[in-house]
Amino acid sequence: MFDFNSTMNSISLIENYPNPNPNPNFDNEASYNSTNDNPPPCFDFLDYIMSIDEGSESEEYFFLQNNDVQESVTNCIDGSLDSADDFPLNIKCTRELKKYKTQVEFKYAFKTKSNIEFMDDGFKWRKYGKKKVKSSPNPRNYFKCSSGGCSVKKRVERDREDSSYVITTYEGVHNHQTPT
DNA sequence: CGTCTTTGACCAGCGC
DNA sequence: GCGCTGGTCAAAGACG
Repeated sequence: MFDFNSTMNSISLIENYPNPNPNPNFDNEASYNSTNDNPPPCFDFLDYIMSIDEGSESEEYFFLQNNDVQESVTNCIDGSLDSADDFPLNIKCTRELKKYKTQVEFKYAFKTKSNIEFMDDGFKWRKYGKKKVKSSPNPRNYFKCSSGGCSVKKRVERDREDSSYVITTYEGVHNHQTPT
């Protein structure tokens, strides 16, 4: 079984990154085959790494592909860096720094090759929006965690380059365990 | 009838 | 200030 938590923790790129979400039950082929005609989602961690590299020009993913970002943002906010010139991302004001610090700490994305658009990740989600975005021919779907008091959100969309891939972006940290 | 999804409207942030 | 864009809201409809 693919252990999402331990793999996340073992990768240096994201070693300081909290893992707010559970391990999707990606190898439970029998379960998937028994409930629908689609093949089970095929999650390859290389896809995750690839999404980090491919997003290098995207604001949405840059915080995952540069391990220096978290430390730099933290140092800058804490005053360890004296000027914005020391900051590698050309971020010039405190508001932006705090914004990016939030992204670094609570947001991550990965890409999965799958026929299934909305994969079961163990949590219960409520869909609250669907939006056609300019950057992609595929609509973007917005979800909130259904658990009361939990403000975790996720976005799901097909990759604009290859629609066989699903890009899932999690934002926030669950304050509860996976529902059974 | 309760829950979930859909979808147009609205709002905020950003660049020009 | 204005227009564009992405994110969220909420009413209405679908579904079990």
